[in-house]
Amino acid sequence: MISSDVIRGYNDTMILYMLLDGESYGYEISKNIRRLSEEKYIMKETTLYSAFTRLEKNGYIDSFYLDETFGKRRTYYRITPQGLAYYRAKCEEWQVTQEVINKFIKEL
Amino acid sequence: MISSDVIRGYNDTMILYMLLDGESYGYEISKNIRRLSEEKYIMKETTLYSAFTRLEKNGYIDSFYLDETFGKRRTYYRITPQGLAYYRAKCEEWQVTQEVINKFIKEL
DNA sequence: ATAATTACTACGACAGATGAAGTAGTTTTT
DNA sequence: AAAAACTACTTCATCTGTCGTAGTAATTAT
Repeated sequence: MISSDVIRGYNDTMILYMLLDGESYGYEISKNIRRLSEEKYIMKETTLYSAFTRLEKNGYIDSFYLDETFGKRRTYYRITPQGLAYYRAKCEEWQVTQEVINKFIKEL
Repeated sequence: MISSDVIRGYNDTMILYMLLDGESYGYEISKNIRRLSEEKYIMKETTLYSAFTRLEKNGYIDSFYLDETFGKRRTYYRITPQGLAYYRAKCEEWQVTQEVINKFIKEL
């Protein structure tokens, strides 16, 4: 299990990745992150939902409802063009980050 | 230049790395981080000195003075065995972190 | 004399992550 | 039929780490 401080700068990026090929909603995204990371990272509910608020405020995602006649109402999210641009920028930044941090890592 | 939120979980690790082959002090460590990262990461003074406090509180570093007859008095730091153990653990964690985050990175 | 560099400290603000708890509906187990 | 588990989300209060601003103090360069 990875400490959250490490991931901190990339929670938003992970969520955006999950929206790249179509709309989704909180619970599903949560499950998918868990599955894709092979249980190595589990995003806390409060972290996830506060990220949605932030991402929407920044214009990186849109939220909407679908009329479903079953279960509790879900809030769906969709990535915006600005969100995609932000995602791309974060991917590039990640390459640099890796290079930098790796200079401070020594196998002992 | 890398945003600090990304590095957040590794500032302490970077500082410990800088102490692996001997004692050093704030200003020198700061310069060395800057140089080693090829100016891609510059740790803020406040971040650096608050990290020292935290690391010492956790027993990962020791602080002491050397009697120098010139300049403003420096606080020197030295890594402890616990600090070394922590550093190693963070290095291993970093490998996992990289693997995980890379699953969410797509070159578009 | 003044500016720049070295070396550190204090303080307050802020963002993001978290724990705890709650709401509300559906499905599965006993 | 009752209880438990799962789906789906929300509110609130707290904590940690980073950062801006500012100040102290000494040395070296212009």
